[in-house]
Amino acid sequence: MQTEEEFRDFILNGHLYYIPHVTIDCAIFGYHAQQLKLLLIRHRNIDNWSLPGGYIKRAEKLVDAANRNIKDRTGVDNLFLQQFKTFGDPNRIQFDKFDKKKWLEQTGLPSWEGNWLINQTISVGFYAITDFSKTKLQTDYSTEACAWFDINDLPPLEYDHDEMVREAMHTMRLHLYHYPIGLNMLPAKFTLSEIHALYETLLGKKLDVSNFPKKLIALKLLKKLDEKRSIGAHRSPHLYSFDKEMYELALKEGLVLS
Amino acid sequence: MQTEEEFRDFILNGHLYYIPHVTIDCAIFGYHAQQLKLLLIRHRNIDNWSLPGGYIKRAEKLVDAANRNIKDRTGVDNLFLQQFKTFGDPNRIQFDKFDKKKWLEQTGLPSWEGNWLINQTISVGFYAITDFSKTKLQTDYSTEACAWFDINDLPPLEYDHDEMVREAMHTMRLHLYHYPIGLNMLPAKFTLSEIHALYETLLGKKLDVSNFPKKLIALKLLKKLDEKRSIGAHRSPHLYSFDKEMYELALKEGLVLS
DNA sequence: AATTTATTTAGTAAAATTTACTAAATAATG
DNA sequence: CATTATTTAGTAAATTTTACTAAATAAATT
Repeated sequence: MQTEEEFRDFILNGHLYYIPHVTIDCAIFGYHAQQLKLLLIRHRNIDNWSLPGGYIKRAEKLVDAANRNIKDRTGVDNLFLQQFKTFGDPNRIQFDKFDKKKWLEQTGLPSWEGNWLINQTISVGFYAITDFSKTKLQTDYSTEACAWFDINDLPPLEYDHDEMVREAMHTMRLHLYHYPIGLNMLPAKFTLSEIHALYETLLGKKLDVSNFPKKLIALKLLKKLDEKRSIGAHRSPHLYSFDKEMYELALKEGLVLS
Repeated sequence: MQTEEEFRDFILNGHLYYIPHVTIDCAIFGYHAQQLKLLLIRHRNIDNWSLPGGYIKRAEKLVDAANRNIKDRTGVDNLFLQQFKTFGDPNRIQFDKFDKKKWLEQTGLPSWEGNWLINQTISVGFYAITDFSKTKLQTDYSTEACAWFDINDLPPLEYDHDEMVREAMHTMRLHLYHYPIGLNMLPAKFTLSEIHALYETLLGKKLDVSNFPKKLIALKLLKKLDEKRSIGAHRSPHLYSFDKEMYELALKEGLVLS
């Protein structure tokens, strides 16, 4: 939605291309240099920040809708993407909090009763993880702002998105022990310290410097390369890469990390 | 929906009381005497069996819609109930497989295009566990049949319900290690053998006769009572009950069973 | 009343896993 | 060439899990 015209058309006729009553919302976690951030957007005419999300196109799969939204906002694709929970509390959207006057003015409608958007909406929550330094954030007509926020310094969010973030976080951290991650967050060749830092940051807790990498190696998820990285006045650490085959298998079958 | 009249009204005007495009479906697992069953229903005019489910009332919470459906079918309430996944594949319902002619006849509509039911629908999957011997199954006008099927002998299901059952099963079994269960499946006082058998049946695998109950006791989930049960020509086993406080806590905070 | 029988369950030993700790092997830097 | 911080192999200690043994039944049978 780049123009006001498109935006008006979406409000008036969106139900022709989108499924009403159902949205997806995405908690996009961004990692880089031991920092964990969350992507938030601010909509036109709404004060609070919220998670990016939107309606599902007719004949579109849920996961494709999530991917489309993520691509639109960040420019990146093919992230680790998982459904975590669906939210349907009738009070999750409080329409009476909106600036009705402005909305009616903008749309030229006499009343918003009957409009396809003004309705109880069920939202399917997805989370994704990416390297935030590789993203190029994009706003559009309806999205005034789009930015990365440190996970420990989030503003209060619109709708039920505070709860969504809590649940997304919880599921993401659980999944770290059951799925392989890192493919899009680390360079193709990385050191044990780098992947160790990634896990520590995503989990928000300390992991043993020596034992933790050994576990990843024991899972056969990492392949030791015949190269080292120079890191200044210290012993050069070996480089590792993911074992593609094992990684794919673990994505499908799951794994058990302790 | 007890009468044809109500059924017709649902088809013609259901969108006034229900949210279109979104349903819930329930995998209701029934346990009794070391048997695990699944509740299936057969709809009027549809050959295959499917999971019970239905639309969400306007202003109703998702979990309340699931509870309502379960109560309607089984007569029981307050089960262990969990969301497991939401399904939205555009092809999950194949309308061209339906008996269109019969449907049009029945509704008196000239065409089904435009009817609120003939639309891509997203379904939120819930699973529940109960004691099937305590249920009283109920059919209604639109549900021709309703029955318990042995989990190892399920018929092919309508829609994407085969996949739903797989996912429900998977999540249920995972949850057995992270939530307490048994409150509605066991008598208030039970023996270690009984709870052992419950877990074995739900998990579909053997658990050590001596070590497994010790784990539940170590979690402080079970309280040893000063009573025994007479089981014939054998040492009388002690009776246990759930420690209500710990059980509630574990429901909220989760637990770790190995 | 002693014996048989199947089950419960406490107890312990063995095995496996996880965690904690030590120290050797670096690779610039001054 | 000593210093310094980091990597990482190796091992010991602690903990947890699993396997196994056998005692304690409670009726039924002899």
